[in-house]
Amino acid sequence: MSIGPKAALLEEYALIARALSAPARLSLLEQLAQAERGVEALAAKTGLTIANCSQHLQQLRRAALVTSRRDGKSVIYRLTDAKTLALMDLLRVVAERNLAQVDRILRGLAVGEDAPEPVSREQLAARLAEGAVTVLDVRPSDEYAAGHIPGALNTTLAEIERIVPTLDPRDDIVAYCRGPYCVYAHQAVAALRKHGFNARRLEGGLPEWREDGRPVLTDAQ
Amino acid sequence: MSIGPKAALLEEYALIARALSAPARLSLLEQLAQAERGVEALAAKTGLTIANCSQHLQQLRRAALVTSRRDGKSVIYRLTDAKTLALMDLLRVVAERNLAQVDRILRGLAVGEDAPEPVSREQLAARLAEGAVTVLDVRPSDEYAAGHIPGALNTTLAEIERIVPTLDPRDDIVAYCRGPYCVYAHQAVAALRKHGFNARRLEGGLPEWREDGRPVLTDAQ
DNA sequence: CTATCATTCAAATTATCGCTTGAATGATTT
DNA sequence: AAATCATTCAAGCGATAATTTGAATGATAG
Repeated sequence: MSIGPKAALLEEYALIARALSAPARLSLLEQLAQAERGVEALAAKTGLTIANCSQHLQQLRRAALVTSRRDGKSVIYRLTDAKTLALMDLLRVVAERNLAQVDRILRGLAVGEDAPEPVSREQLAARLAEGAVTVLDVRPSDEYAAGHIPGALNTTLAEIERIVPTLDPRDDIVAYCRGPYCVYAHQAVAALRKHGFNARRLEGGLPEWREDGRPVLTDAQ
Repeated sequence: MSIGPKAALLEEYALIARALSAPARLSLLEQLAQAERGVEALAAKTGLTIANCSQHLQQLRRAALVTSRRDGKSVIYRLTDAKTLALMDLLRVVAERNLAQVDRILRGLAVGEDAPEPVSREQLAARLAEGAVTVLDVRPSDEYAAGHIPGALNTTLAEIERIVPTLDPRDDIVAYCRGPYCVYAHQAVAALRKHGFNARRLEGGLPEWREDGRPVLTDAQ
């Protein structure tokens, strides 16, 4: 028994939504927004087993959210296009606006009330041109190496206490991480503000900065 | 056992996506984009049983995509905000860009190659001001009654042959329906062009027109 | 206060999803 | 050509979702 064209279209749209409906896959997409990667690296980053990771990636591929190519023995996955990022961001916006539970989680990170407004990417670019700002990249070093804002210092949450003494308390600090899904920058800002620094968070993360066409520095391998 | 805040956030985002991952719920959301409605009316429109419809609506409410209020004996559901529409539209955009299957379905509707570019809402507003266009609302009459573009004629696909003789072949015709998910306007344009009319489709549908802040006429009950 | 009616809940069934384990694939490398 | 290795497939398990049926809820109307 066949279904009408209308129902067939709805099935296809639902397929895209279904691909985004598992936390593991959202996590994979966030990783792929940083840089293209092989299955094993993605599995390690997300804490999935290799077989499970492979299956999730194939669901994402069925929904055409990612594509893959072979490179030697490895299969490298990447986001199909930036629309996927837009879709994920809209999910987050709706969740933050409407779900009380999300508010509670963000508040639990000491990210709520007293946190200042994030710095827009345009503002940061302008202040970088003046050299009037310290930029912190709060991501693992391999992601930093795969691409970062020129001039940014790489640190992790665990090591942030170590970097504190090297910072000038009069400096303005802007922290960024993987993007809107990532809470590293939130937490880094909270930690720095406890030390009395004037720290703020960048709106979005590296993928959004790159998507704007702004400069990204990649370390040679 | 508790999970980290990051995983908790991803769960919430996934909840929104899951709510959009069933064709039945997308259909309900499309209906709610036309006008707020009670459970029974929604069930009739979508072909779901009442109990099933109620359960789907509650999933949508859990994801905060819809809200409800009581009106006498009935519970009236409506979209929480326009972000829900944006989310659905982005799903469609990604599907049309990336899924070959969607292309095939749209082509099967004779909607593909030879169809002209849709008319933007801004263009239609300008031409309406000149009175130089005939507007067709290709939705069921109750949806037309709940709100339509001023001056639009209401017809259905089934009755379109009947309206053809009343149209001036020199007129430009613009057809619209429920919005980007709906194929009525596509089909109406295809039918009218077979009759030699200069027919085009409006970009988006009534919900998008309303969202633009353009005038909408509601029939008194 | 009781009857009515739209909606929601509860139970049961069938189907699908997420994850694990272990084997199969298929391109590269020796 | 055989061996190697990353990835994918296949089967199985427990958990969750979709749908139906029938009963419970809860606000209104008499």
